Amino acid sequence: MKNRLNKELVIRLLKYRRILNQLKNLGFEKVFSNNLGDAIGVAPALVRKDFSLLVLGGNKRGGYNIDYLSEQLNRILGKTREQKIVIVGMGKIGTAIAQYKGFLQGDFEVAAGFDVRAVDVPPGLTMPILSLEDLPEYVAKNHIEVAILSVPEDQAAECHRLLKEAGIRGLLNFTPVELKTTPNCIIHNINIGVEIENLFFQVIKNGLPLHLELADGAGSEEDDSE
Amino acid sequence: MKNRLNKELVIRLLKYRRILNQLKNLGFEKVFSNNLGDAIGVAPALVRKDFSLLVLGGNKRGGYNIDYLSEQLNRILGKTREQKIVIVGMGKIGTAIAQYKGFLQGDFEVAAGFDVRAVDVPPGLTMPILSLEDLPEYVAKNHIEVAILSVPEDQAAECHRLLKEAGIRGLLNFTPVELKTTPNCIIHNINIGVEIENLFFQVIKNGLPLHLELADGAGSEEDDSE
DNA sequence: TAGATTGTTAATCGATTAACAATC
DNA sequence: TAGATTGTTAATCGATTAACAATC
Repeated sequence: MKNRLNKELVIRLLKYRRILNQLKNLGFEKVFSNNLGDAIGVAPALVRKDFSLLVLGGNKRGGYNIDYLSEQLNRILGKTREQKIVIVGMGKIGTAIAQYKGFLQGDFEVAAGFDVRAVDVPPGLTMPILSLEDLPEYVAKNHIEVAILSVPEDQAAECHRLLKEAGIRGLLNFTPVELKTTPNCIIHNINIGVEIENLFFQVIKNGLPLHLELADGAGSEEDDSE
Repeated sequence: MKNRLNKELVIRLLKYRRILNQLKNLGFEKVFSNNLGDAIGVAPALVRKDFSLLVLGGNKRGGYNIDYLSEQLNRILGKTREQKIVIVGMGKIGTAIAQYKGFLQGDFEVAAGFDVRAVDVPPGLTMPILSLEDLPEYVAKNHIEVAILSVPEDQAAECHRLLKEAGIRGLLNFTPVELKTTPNCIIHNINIGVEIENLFFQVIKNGLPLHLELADGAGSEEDDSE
């Protein structure tokens, strides 16, 4: 039982699905490996290989059927499941994410926000903001499995512990503290500071394109989404 | 002139630097490849290989000197440069990022925000919020090279075009539209929706740890920060 | 000396791409 | 048939890890 559906593949599948939905909305029926590869920035051969691995067939000259692919990807990726999350840390980033429109198309719902302090509920926010003390009970009662962590750096470790004890199985961590995945709790870290530092470095390294190359090893280079 | 300092390596170096600064603040003087590997989640051999590649030597029994490593990483990563960015799209996410505290430690400054609409400057925000029309002139005058894009999905393409025309060299894209790197403008996409979808999928796949494995190929698996 | 850690080579692992036969 | 695209194999590429000699 090898590692079918590895990390990179799953991300590609999620991106395929998004593109397919957009194409469907535009009234398209067929799509070629070519198109999908361009759209997500990989070689067409990889698109074909992905679908081949999942036993999703196309037509030798007609490409792939969008409706069929879309359905199958929903099956594989588990579209139907109700997906509720909580946000721990209702500061600027937390409330911004709580109001993120993209969640609607993704079938997510932010069930509640939590904070140590009493926080004014910002206008337009529909979910309750509760005290951190109530987290364990809320998570258990509402079967919450996934959380977003957006507290200040010095509270990250403590909240992490609290969330694991409450039985959270997946955590999207926006704090600068790099948390570690354990068998019971998968962590994905998004470190905005490092992202910006990295982008700056790549820009400097990339240098001025044709004329005026930088001194040392400043070749241009492909680089894509993370 | 091969690809020294590739994408993964640079990210590791940025993370090493952050850890080293923290250790320095705690009064440490030496660190072992062991420690750094644990801290950022890679094998100690890779830490040693990284430093070896950059000709940063340690002591066969005393590990690495933190001050020295830190200095050298600053040299390699270009710490000193003044780093100003602008944010395009001062909605919830844009303003949240504008107030992000982590920037201070990273030597960044958000020079200005831009928006199509007249936006009330939120309390506590020190930078000006200008009209998108003023972007090209502002970017040219202040030598801005890097921008953050946080507009609604339907404005992403247009703003992307505008930013490239204005001469922006690097763009951190928070919109759900996947933008493509060109020779003149490096794009890093952060798609929060996909991140959450991905986390949900990994959680379901990870299943219940020991008892009650899921049906098909639901093995547990290492997974780390993106 | 004994023990521990670096520095470096070789092996491994895995993902992507190139290429092409099959076929609609 | 000619042309285009899939499906699949083999080649490539690159990153990580294992292992161990060197050495402090």
